[in-house]
Order: sequence, then structure tokens, then C-alpha cells
Amino acid sequence: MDIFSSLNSQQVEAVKTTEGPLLILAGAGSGKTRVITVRIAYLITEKQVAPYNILAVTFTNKAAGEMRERVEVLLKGQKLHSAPLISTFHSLCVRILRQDIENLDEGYKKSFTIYDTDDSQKVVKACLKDLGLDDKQNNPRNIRNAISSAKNRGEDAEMYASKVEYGDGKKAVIAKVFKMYDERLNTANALDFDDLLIKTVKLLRKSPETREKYNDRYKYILVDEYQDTNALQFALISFLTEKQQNISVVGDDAQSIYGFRQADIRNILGFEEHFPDAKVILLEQNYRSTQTILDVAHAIIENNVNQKKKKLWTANPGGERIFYYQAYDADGEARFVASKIEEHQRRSLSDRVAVLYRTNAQSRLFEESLRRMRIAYNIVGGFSFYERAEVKDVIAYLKLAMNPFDDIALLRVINTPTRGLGKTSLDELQNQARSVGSSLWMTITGITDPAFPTAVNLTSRARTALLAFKKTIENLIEKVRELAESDRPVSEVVIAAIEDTGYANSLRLENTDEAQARLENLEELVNAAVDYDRQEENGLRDFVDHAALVSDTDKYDGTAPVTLMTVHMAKGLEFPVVFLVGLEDGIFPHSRSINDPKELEEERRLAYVAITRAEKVLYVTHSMRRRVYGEEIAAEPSQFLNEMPLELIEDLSQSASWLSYARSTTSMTSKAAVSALRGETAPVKPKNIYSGKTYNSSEAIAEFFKKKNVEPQSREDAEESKETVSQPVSSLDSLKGAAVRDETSHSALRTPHSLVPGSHVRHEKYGRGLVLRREGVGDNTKLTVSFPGFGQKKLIEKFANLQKE
DNA sequence: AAGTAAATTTTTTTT
DNA sequence: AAATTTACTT
Repeated sequence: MDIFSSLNSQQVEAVKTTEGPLLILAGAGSGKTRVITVRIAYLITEKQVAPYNILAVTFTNKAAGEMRERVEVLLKGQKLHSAPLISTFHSLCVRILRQDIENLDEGYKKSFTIYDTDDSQKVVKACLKDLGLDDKQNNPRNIRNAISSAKNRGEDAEMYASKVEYGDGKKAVIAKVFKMYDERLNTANALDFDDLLIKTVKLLRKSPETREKYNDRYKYILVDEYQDTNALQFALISFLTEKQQNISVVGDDAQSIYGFRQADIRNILGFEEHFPDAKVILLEQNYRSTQTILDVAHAIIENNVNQKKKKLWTANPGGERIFYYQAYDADGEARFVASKIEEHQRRSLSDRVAVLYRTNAQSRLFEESLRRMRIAYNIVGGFSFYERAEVKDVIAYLKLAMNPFDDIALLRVINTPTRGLGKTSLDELQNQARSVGSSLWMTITGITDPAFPTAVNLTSRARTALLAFKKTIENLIEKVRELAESDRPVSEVVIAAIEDTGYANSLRLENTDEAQARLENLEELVNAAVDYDRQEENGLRDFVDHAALVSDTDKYDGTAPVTLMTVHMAKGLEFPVVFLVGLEDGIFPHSRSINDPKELEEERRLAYVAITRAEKVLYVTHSMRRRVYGEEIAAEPSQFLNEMPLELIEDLSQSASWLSYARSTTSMTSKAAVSALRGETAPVKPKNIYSGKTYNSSEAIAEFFKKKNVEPQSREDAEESKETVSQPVSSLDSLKGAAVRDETSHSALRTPHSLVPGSHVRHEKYGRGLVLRREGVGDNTKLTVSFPGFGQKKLIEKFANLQKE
């Protein structure tokens, strides 16, 4: 196969320039991912570079996954002994730190825990409390954000403190918390997301041997979305490419949308200064969109002052005008979108549709309207499976078993399920821990040791409860140790964390629908763990890291007919049909950005990203009313609408719209047009009451966990399935059953040992399926089953309760 | 100590 | 409107 056949001359040059620093300025839709992937293939097949010497870094797991897939296709048939590492910044750092963090000499051990945003915020809250500060006046979330921003700028607690001006009380508080926060994380052997980058950079700076090691390992480095890199990421890349200088970066300053994460556009603008030998290649031909769509996008981005002037061109046909719809209220907007999607699907099923919004909170109405129209859709982001309380609880047990110093994990589970350790006892425990400056786990060990009776204000009941808890965790630790020494499946420990801790039983005793749903989620967690069984000794570690680092982003299914997501998530993707919704002042651009010219420019770039996702058809919609915090308020059209060339827009609104006024009026400003229009509108009609639960459900979760080589699948009308599947059944029978359950009723004993590949089975939730693979023996037998409409599932035979058909 | 009722807050965007 | 936190009861 000629890998160059589909490339233009600039793209070919970008692929063939393998040595030395290279900057590829790639406009939207200019085939940037294709260049990167072909480049990787070229290095391996033509330049004989060993795959493991290649590193490609992206920002999201979704981008990494997609790149991996495409490289795989290009390299199909080659007999390779290794694979290039295609990873996110954060995963790369975890990989390095799990090997070498001990060289950092900061007391961190390889078994470190990763704290997510939620965990970090809890630490901040605890710090405030211990500093005797009120968390009403000092919002923990804001403080956490301030610390995170500082870290991403490359500042540590000391640097931050030195910059606090006299009299700035707020910053003084942040500085204090910052210092304490870092100390806490250190004693807990925990790293937050930002630390992953920071500690890796520090390690590389400090240890020339480590630096050498990774320089020799990664001889060719590619960075995607380079315009979104921040100071830390830049430092990391600089260290890694120190020796070889074989760095190539791809980016587009017009698509920089992560300023809030301290992305520094100077990284891309100053690339040539930092690497004087750098070669620069421009990719300006757009292969994705119609000229009309590009013209609209260009008209908007032109309003940015800080922008390199450049214009994309396309050989694609001009295309139809973009469509516009003004809805009376947000519900009407959602109904319009759903009915148009239906229309599109009737015409041509193959055209994938995306509904893009500024904030996750906007998704609900669109979900509802699509559901009512019985249109299958896929939603990306929002609430993550791993953010569910029950999932976090069980993960916390696992984290604790691997790193008992993890105070946050310990606090999360010590009284979950309730063990009679209430606020009083826990306060005392924390006080005790603080007074000796050690972790809670060590403190518990001290308190419960009969040989060293400590003077603590604990009731004997609490002491007994602590002892029981300690035993529970020790058992779990033992399980983890056994696991590491044998080839036992990861799922076994996960089940132990659910069952042996009493967690599942307490849920069963609740006997409510909600508890039932939680149990189902935990079954999915066990199913997810099955996938890690083959990764031997680090399986559990990897599994928990995955839970911390992987968001719902990679739930994205590139073949789903309808996808709902935020504009941020849509970056790098393309769709034949795009709905850009909620184009209202305060929504898009967001109210938080409207007063700062810098941030407004970022919003504009965001709008540019959204528009350039569209290949053929673009709809832009807005509503005249919107509910904010439960109150319905008047909404004004986005200024971005006003920046679009009006002659390229076709108005689909049912009655007189902002657009028609804007067109007919030269004297009136568009804002005035809106007020004039509003004066004519009828009183608010009664709102359609629809209060069905819109999301959640285990099928969404099952979806999430599906890994590569799994049939993609959209979410079905969950409401209907809820009604028809009256008795929800899951793959993990043991978790669901009655609180007290006779062991002999385990499905393994009921299921005949005849589920060989090729046989047809029935699963109570997924329906009829075909057994594809059978692995393991006895209780550990795992089956890979393909369920039409649900894709492939890996199930533990013992728990799956499969009926032969 | 645990469950319930009342009060308060929440919305950027992501690893 | 919904979710989370706090205050109050048993």
C-alpha cells in the first residue's frame, strides 16, 4: 500500500521530515491526524525506527484511542515486536512515575495514589478546617482551582507565597492552604492530576540518568494539539527531546480552547525561537467542510484581534446555506433539533449527526426530546461512571489496600457501610493523627494495638469498630498480595472489595430501587475488571489508574448516528451534520467569559471549533427563554450569530425571528430588534411537564466500559427498556440476590458446562447472544459473548447467569 | 449514630 | 429544578 497516495505535497513533506524539530500548523480539517498517523507508519516501515522508540502525546484518551486505531490499520500485516506509545500527557507521566518516582527522593513510593479533583477538594477542605478557617468565606473549590492554576503555571507553594502581596488576605489563605495541601498529599503518598506532570518534570530535571533513559527510549516524539500545551507540558517535552531533538508538533492557534487550564499559546507561537532549526509546514487545505461553512467560521474568528491571519481553502463544493432556528423556549429548541434529526435520518441513515453545546447542563433537554422521538443517541461526558458514589467507594477500598496511607480513601470508606464510626469518633481519630503528624491508617494501628494503650477519647465501642475495620482492610491487603503473586483475576479482588467489606450486603438490605441500581453499577465494575485479567501483576494498579485518568470521553463511539457532547469534547472530530445549540449571550459566549476580552476571544475560538466540525450541514439555534437555576429568564441571541454573514444563513424559524429583524433593520441594532420582538411575543405558555429520569442506567455504563474491537452501539430508548425489562438482571448474580443467599443457588451450578464458542445463550439484560470465546477454568471461566445491539461483553461464567438457547 | 427535613448552592470548558 | 450540605430529630 502506498501510504502517500492520499496526501497532498505539504502533507507528504510533513511526513518525510523525520529528523529535527518540526512545526506543523494545521488548520481545521486539514488532515492533521492523517499526517501524524502516516508519519508514525513511515518512521517504522521506511525509516526502520523501532516502534517503541516512538512516542505520540495527545490531550485526551479519545484522541489517543483514535490515533492508535488508525496507526494499527496502517501497520496491519507488519510483524512488529513492539508498538509505538500513543498516550495522553497524564498517562505518560503515570507510566514514568510508576517506574522512577523513587528517584525523586521526596518520599513518594511507586504505590502512589492518584487524587482526582474531588479528592483534592476534600483535602483542601480538611486543610481549611485544620487552619481554623471558615470554608464559607474561603470556598474550597475556588482555592483548589487557584492551587491547580498555580501548579499549571509551574509555581509551587513557596513561589506562590512569595508572590502574595501584603494585605491580600485571600491569596495569603491560598498560600497557606497550598503548602499544607502539598504536605498532606505527600504523607498520603498521593499525587493530584497536576502533580503527575509536576513530579515527572522535577524528576527529569533532577536525575540525569532518568532523563537519559527516557531520551534514549523515546527517540521520535510527536505532540498533537500543541496549541493547548501549558508550561509544564512544555517543560516535559523539552526534557524528553533534549538529546534527539526529533520533536514534531501539530497545532492550530485558532483552535486554542484550554486557556482555563493554563494552556500557553506562546508555546506554539514561539516554537521557532525555542528550536531555531525548526522547519515549519503549513496545512491550509481543508478537506472537511463546504466553502459556506468555512466562510461562516472564518467570519467569526476574524473578530479576534490576537489571531494569525490565515484562510483555509477547500476544493469541496460550495454547499447549501447554513440553517438557523430561533425557538420560543429551550424545550422548543430541543424539539426542533430532534425533529430535524429525524428528518435527516429518514433521508440518509449514514450521515452522522452531532449536537454540540457549551455546557454539559444543556444536554438534558436534548436527551429528553430525542427520547420522546425514539431516536437512539450517544452522549459523551457529563457524569462519569467513575464519579458514581458506589463506584468511587469500591475504588477507594482498592486504593486503600494498595496504599493504606491514602487518608482520603480511608475516610471515604471507614464508615461506608456504617460501622458505628460517626463524626465524634472520626474527629477524634483525625485529631490524633494530626497531633502525631501521621496518616490515619498508622494512627488506627497505634490506637488498636493492645500493647500500646494510647490516651485517646474513644469509646470502647468505637475502638472495637476500628479494630474490625482494620481487619477488613488487612484482609483486602492480603488478597491484593495474593493476587500479585498468582495469576488470579483482578476481578476477584474487586469482588472482595464489594463483598468482604460488607458493602454489597448493606445495599441489599436497603432493598430500594436505588440500591438495586447501585448494585448493578458495581456489577459493571466487576465486568470492567475482567478486561484487566491478562495484565498480570500490575492489573489491579492499571485498573485503578484507569478509573482515575479515563473520563467518559473514550465512551465516544465514532460510528454512532447521533452524538451529544460539549464543544470542547468535539475538538478533533467531524460530522456530516452538526447542530450548534444554545447560541445565546451568557451561554455561548459563557457569562463568565463575557467581560474579559481575552476569555471572549477564547469563546470565539470555541465557536470556530464548533462550526468547523461540520462537513456538509450546519444548524445554529437559540432560544428566547431559558431556565437558569430553576428560573426562566429572557435570553438574547449570541453576539456570535451577529458575526456570521447573514446572507449565508437560511431562517427556519416558525415566526418572526431575531434574524428576520436583523436583516430588515439597518437602523436598529440587533439587540433592539430583540426587544422589539419580545414586545410582540405571547405570554409564557404552560410548560410541558416531563419529569422522567433522563440518563443514568447500566447500559450507558456497559457502553462506557467497552473497549476496542467491540461493536459500537448507541443508547437505546432507556425508558422503554426500563418498562419492558421489569426484573432487571445483571451479569453478576452474586451481588444482586437476597441479602442472605444460599451458595448453592449460584448460577454456576445451574448453568450446564456447555457454553462453548458458537453456542447461543440468553442473558437477562442483553438478550440473545453468541459465545465467541471461552477462557479460564472453573470459577474463573470467562466468556466473550456478542449480543446484537449491545456489542461484545466479557462475562464471568459463574456470575453471568447465562441460559443456553 | 443514623436518618430525615430544611436550607443552601449550583453552571463553564478537562486530565 | 436538582443536588448537596447542614440542622434537627429519634
